[in-house]
Amino acid sequence: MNQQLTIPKGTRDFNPEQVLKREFIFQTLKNVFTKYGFVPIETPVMEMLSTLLGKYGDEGDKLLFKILNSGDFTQNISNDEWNEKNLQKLSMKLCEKGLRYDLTVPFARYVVMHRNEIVFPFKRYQIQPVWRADRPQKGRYREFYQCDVDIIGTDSLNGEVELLHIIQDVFQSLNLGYITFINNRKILQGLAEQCEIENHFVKFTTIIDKLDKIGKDEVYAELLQLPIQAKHLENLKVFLNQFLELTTNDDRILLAKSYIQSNTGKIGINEIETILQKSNQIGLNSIKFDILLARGLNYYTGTILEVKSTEVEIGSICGGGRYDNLTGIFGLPNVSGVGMSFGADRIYDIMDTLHRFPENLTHPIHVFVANFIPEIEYKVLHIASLLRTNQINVDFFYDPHIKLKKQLSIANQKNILWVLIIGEEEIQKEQYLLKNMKTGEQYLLSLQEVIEKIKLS
RNA sequence: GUGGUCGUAGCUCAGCUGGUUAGAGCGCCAGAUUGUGGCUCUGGAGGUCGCCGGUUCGAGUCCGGUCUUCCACCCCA
Repeated sequence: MNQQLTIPKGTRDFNPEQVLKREFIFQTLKNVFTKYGFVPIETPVMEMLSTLLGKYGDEGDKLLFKILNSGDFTQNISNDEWNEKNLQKLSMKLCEKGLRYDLTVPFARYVVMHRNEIVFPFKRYQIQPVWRADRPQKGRYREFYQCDVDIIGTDSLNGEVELLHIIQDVFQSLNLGYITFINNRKILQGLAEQCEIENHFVKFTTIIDKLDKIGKDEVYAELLQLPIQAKHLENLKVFLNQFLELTTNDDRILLAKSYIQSNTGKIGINEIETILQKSNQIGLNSIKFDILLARGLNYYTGTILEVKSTEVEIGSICGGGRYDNLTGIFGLPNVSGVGMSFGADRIYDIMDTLHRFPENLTHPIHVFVANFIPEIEYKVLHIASLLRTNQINVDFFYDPHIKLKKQLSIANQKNILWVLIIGEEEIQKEQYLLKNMKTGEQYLLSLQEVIEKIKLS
């Protein structure tokens, strides 16, 4: 019968109901982004490997999907190179393009290429799929959408505040509980300096970042892997323990101020303080200063933030931060930006498990027009078309030889609320039978009344 | 990338220690008189037991490989 059909690992098909739900999320995001003055761009699904490689660390490079060159590319490869079997090296010869891994790096490339036509500060949003050759698991796919908002070309902290505002707007619009964790890479830098391990900063941040997952004792244990002096570790422990016991942002800032001595660290704390003050003034809430938030991506240099659901355990649903030099790698230095990315697929999973999608979303067809008498088919079709000109979504049944019984059953399966039944008598009287499939009630109405009734429901 | 895990009708699953024509519920299709669905009743269709190979007289059931699913690590949305 069927041959073995399958789709690649970590990818998914979406049925009509799922697409409608996903589009609801995308539309909500777009509406909010637009409200805050952001404009959309799109970039190709593939980029040159040279723009992608080296931007996500060694781990990230491995997760890139590479695209085989077209043409007879084997000509350029010597027998020695084949025999060497150095996959890494060989793939660079065979592939010059790759699927994008995120939207931030393509955006940086876009900014550099279009710098002369862009008006800075540039506020863009971008909603497109990205691909990672990761091992799939729950909330983790090889193809998924990112919904990015970035402000580039200003180092004003108002950028951060606006992003926090957007987060609140989005999750309130979606009716989801959330909490935003905020920190600053400069504070982490300060901590590292104070412990004299600034040369192991990346390792330090990844360990710190695991706190909510493995607990503080494990974190302290892992910190021993670093060449950290005992007295520094002891001090750090005391500080972190105190910090975690405090619940308000104000107290946490006060404590951080008293502990962190390095200049960079102090700048970071001041930034956080300013952002939180401003956020407070405009009534933003659910923001928590969390000194252990680190985030993996190396290009962040200032503020970092991460949003989690308070209702479903699924990892972060939005994350971002400030990068002072993202375009520097492409030859345009000193352009500061701040941005974040919403994980639409995870938001979908949360909303689906909590049944938070609007009820009528998945039933976009308003009325099913039955068609069961061949002789008057053209008249029924005409009525269907009149309904459509009145902004009513109409499903018209194609085959007049199929029994009404069957047609009603189809309307029922399609979950359509209204069925319009039109026979010879109805045509003659210009009164049509409108049936409510939920209640079973039927009304004999004029066309105008039919339109009103459907629109009211 | 490392270590586990799952895979039987459209869906959710059952199938004891290998043994005759592989089952259930739901769904689907057709009827219960010709212009009325959802409930009920009756009947029916549908599976190369993920794929490839091996052990065996004989495998859905054991072994190996492979693909897929889910999970932990890594990393991340």
